[in-house]
Amino acid sequence: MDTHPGAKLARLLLAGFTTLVDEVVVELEREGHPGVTATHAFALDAIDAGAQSASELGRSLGVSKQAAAKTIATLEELSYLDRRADPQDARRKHLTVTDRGHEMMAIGAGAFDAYRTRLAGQVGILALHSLEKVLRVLTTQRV
Amino acid sequence: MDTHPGAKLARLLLAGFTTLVDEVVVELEREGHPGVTATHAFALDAIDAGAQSASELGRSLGVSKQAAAKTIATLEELSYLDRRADPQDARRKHLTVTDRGHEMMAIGAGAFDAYRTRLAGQVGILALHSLEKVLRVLTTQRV
DNA sequence: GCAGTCAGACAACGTGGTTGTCTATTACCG
DNA sequence: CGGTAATAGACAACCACGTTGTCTGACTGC
Repeated sequence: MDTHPGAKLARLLLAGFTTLVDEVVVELEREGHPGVTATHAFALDAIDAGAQSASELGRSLGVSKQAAAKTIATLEELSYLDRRADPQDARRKHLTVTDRGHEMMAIGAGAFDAYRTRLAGQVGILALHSLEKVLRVLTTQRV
Repeated sequence: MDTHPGAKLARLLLAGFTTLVDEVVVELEREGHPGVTATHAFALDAIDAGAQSASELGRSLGVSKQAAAKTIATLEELSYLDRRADPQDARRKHLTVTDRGHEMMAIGAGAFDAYRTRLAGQVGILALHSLEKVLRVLTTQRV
């Protein structure tokens, strides 16, 4: 590890992500939402936050509109969203998150937060804030 | 973000990973190793570190032996490894990293390390060490 | 020496992306 | 007003990277 600290850092970041996400997926399954992935939760979040169509969702997630459409089809299948004709624009299908969708989002967000809180309890809130700050630098600045 | 700090943490971890990896992939391409992904580099690393067969590589990467075999096929295609019959065990195909493979590993590790060093320059080595410690807790302990 | 285990090949499939093409609809501008 | 450009979404083909299942051939241990 001391011989490849950079690569080790990359592995740690990925492992941290998957650990957190796996935990949340398990919790969602336990709470009556099997078959949900982190991708689904993030997409539903983006829709609830304002992405009103497949094209918009794609832009907001940074993927193609076709990929977004597939995610939407899955979410509709799982009854997490409704798709209706947009009265203002006949090209569009307007998206709204269902009650079940909101419930799933709440459980997911709660599980993420609970995990983060437990982690803060182990390493200290200051260390966690520091980590988040470093990651913001890493992801937003030309390092 | 303050409303969903846990989910935000997950996004930061993933974004941090992809930022780092994308940087390294670009550097590898620039240095004469196009078409290489982080998966390839990690697999080659595991092979060089002792994984001597597809089954072993799969175990060491935590994937099925079939998935490992596919990665190996790609790496062989790209001239990063040789596969020869094992004289001791006719079932096995012995794996060795080629010179070009070692060169690619060196460039990749160098790029990872360089990025980490630049990051340390921006946020301080102490913050980086703290981050790595938190991630080790996150990934190795029952939080 | 035979039963069980292990390595690897092959096939079928799933997921989550991609590009490309097509039609219908809307927006813009001369 | 009308024609052209841009946009939304559907559909198809494809790709990367993983999965499970099945099969054969080769070792291992009792």
